[in-house]
Amino acid sequence: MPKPISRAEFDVMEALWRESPLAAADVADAMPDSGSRSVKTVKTLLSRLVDKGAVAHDVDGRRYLYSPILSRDEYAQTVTSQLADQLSDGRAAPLVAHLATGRGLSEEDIAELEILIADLKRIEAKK
Amino acid sequence: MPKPISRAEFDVMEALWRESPLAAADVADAMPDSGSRSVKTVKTLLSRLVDKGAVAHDVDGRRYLYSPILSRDEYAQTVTSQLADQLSDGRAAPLVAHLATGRGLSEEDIAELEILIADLKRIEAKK
DNA sequence: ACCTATTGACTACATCTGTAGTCTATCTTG
DNA sequence: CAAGATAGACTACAGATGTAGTCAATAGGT
Repeated sequence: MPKPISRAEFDVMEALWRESPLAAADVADAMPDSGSRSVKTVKTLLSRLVDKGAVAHDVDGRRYLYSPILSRDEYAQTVTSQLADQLSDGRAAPLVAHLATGRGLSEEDIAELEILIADLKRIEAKK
Repeated sequence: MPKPISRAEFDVMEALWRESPLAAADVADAMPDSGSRSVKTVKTLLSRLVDKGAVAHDVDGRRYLYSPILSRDEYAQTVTSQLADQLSDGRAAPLVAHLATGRGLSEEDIAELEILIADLKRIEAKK
């Protein structure tokens, strides 16, 4: 939560969220568009993530095995909240409206939202 | 759309979205937490926004009057789409779910969403 | 007319980011 | 055991960002 995670660092996190613990070289292989970044680069990103407290490493012989500390959900919640605060005073509906206006929502999107809202209402009622 | 707009630049855009055209000094005054940044800084940000094509300036005597080219809606649509792509493969419902799980939605949020979804369904049906 | 405040243009500079290179120790394979 | 691959630590460096200073021209007040 504290230190922000950059775009390239996010790609590293994605690999670790999918599978962990992983050694640096394996993270590099598991990354989106693997091969575009050198293992050196991935190692730098991993170090920075450790500094930021988003990733931990265990020693395994002479190498490290990395695991996420920050979960994907925590991350997603943080950045989504930030965006809602920035764009719409924290409200949720305008975000959805922007998606709808921008590139449109699929039928499936709408169906998913409908179910979600129904669930939220049920929880709200129960409170 | 092309060049990304940074956080400090966004604050400048907010001022211009609220009212424009404005001279640099007036933008500085109209900014959130005005006084924390010097007019110098605001001018630098304005220049960068002009370079990025997000803002235009008209000459007014020996100074410039700035106006947004990028609208708040366009901006909001772009960044919201990007976040949806990054976090949930472009789907809308997970974004809302992250807000709900993260810090919760108010009754009002839920009501707004319900109305929005109803509208979207109506439009969808009409298509 | 003169001093001062203000303007845009340009420069400065620390931090963050993306990407990768160097250095030294160690593991592996022949 | 020797040669090369590989690991982490540290260094490099360009571009973006946040913040502001310098400079030369000029508008405005007295």
